[in-house]
Amino acid sequence: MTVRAPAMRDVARLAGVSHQTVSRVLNGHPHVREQTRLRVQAAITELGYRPNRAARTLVTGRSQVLGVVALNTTLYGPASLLSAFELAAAEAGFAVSVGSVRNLDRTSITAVVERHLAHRVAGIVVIAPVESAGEALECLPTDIPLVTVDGDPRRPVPLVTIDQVEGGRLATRHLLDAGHRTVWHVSGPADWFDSAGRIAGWRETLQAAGAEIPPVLQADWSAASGYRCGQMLARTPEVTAIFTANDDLALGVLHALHEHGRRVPDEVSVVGFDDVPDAAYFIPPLTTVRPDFDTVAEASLDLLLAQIDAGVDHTLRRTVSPTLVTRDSVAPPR
Amino acid sequence: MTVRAPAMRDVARLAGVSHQTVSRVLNGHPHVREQTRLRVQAAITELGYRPNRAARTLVTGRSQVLGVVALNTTLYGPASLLSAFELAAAEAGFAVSVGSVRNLDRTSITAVVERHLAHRVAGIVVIAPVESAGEALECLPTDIPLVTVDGDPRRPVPLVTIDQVEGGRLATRHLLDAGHRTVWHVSGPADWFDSAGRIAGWRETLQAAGAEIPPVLQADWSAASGYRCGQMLARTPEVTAIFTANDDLALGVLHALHEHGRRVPDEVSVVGFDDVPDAAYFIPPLTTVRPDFDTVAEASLDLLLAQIDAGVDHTLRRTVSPTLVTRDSVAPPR
DNA sequence: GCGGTCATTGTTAACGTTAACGTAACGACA
DNA sequence: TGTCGTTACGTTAACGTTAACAATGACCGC
Repeated sequence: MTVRAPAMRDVARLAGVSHQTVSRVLNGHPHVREQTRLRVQAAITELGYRPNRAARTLVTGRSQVLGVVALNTTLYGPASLLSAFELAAAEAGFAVSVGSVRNLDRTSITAVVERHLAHRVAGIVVIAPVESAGEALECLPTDIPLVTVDGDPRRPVPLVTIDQVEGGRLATRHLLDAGHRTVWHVSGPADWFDSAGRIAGWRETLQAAGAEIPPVLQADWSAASGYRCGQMLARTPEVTAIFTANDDLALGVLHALHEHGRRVPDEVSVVGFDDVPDAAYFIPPLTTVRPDFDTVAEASLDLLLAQIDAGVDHTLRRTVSPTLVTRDSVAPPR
Repeated sequence: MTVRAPAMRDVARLAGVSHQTVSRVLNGHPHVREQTRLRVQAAITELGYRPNRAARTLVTGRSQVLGVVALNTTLYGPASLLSAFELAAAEAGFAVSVGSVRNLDRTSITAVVERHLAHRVAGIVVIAPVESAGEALECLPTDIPLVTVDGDPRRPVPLVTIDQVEGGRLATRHLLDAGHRTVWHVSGPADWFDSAGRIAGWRETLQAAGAEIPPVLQADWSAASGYRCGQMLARTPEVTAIFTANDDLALGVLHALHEHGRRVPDEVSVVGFDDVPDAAYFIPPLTTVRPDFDTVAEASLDLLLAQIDAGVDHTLRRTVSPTLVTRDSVAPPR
């Protein structure tokens, strides 16, 4: 019924050349006469020819596809990263195949990686900033280009990361500089490296300032859990400054504070993390730490392409510093 | 240096069978002795063999990959959809290749589709609910399974859509039922079908109730634009009920209202759309319309697989009804 | 004019899989 | 006993591309 899609040989026949010449034109090889090139290109457009990437992949052993392993791409961070990465990859001529994982157990991560490998992806990006992702990476063939984003800093794997520790410092110092005696912290899930880094930066800064270090309030990334922590904090009178591990948590905290009649920033100051697009319209507008996802995505692609061109290299690292965005949720204590 | 990855023939040699038998085992064909199957499977695990999908794609002419064309996957809706779709596809044995587009002009949409076609994807999902996406689809080969999500209802293309009109009705009727004389609407971008549908449902419901129909306030999807519209609305005393086309807009409106000292829901009621995870922690918690993205994703996959199995069919349609989630942002007018 | 480089093209053989067909062994049944 | 179907394999030929090598002719220096 439907006709076979035109192949190289059809183009070749129409242009009156060999299929190899068509291949050369397609791949931009030198040593093709301008006139021939034009004839071939004309034939290509006339037939509506589209090269078959599968055949190319088969013979070269490498596809022009990059695999992404991502955990819960509904969160703002991963979603932004994924989107930015996809755009950058497309510009470099690569397609992106995503493998989402709903939870972070090792088997599901391994399964996704296996799927990518079966497709002979040229490289893999792992956006799964949890311990178990690192473990899954251990039992992988070592000859495939791979980059982890926000992965385990202790593992010998190429890594691009936003400087979580610096982010924690930025937020905490800002609150301290505003005059607060200490800063409370609502943290993300314990098994995320992001959480650990932000806690480290927070604690370190408090320590350096000789401030008392309150217990960490452990949450997940959701506004709901932020709200629960916020209720406790709202009932504790000595709390005047809170740093939350992301903006959703901050929203929950803000909500709890509002419910308890503790005004922000007059009575309590809050700093978040992520600079979600909505953050400027929280009540009050949220001071927050802004990671540069575009830069992280570009860096990941760079490290990946470097390995694709020059061979796997486990020593590659890149750290992207976040910046502080000051808005209205921070003020001196009364 | 690095050894060639094991191929079927290596497995065959080790198991003492022909490569075709290995293929049969892999594809679960009948007529393979149990004993042979086990020998082959043992050889597969011993060698760490992974079938080469590219070769399979080449010979069968269809890859086990589904292409997605998505517009701005940073928005909650598209991101949720993408994630849900990816999970469903994986379960059905398909990989998903995403092609993000930053803006909605026709050439960039076409480019992404072309890329998918070059990879011989088995089917394409277009999540680009704008006019220009539909246009781009027109000049495509008609023999490839394709599904549009929230696409143009007037176009003869398989379509899965959340019932935007019904959503608009739900929100508007809820506000009317609370006793408001009429409902103002802050709309999404004009070229999105989502916007059009929600406007239609809103207008229709007002009309049916004999309520006055205020002018539409046109925004984009951002809280920032919601804020700008909110400022106008806050200054207009007769405004007591607002339906915004998504939750981010609602947040901006809420913010503006708060700034102008107009209390929600005491003076003004607000209903959003999307039920973003944060919506329950807005101030006040937002009453909103919740589309079921999981169901939309599953339906899209269904329609796609149906076409892959049984041939392209332009008449397939599926509509998913949203539900109203009532929280605290709606009250009777004073 | 002769060997040698270089630009331009063609020929052939892979790559790893599935589809189509071939074949041997074994029963069932006339 | 011969025929036929069924089970369980094996053989061969694609699929569409690139890589390696070959071939042709032009041009250049001497």
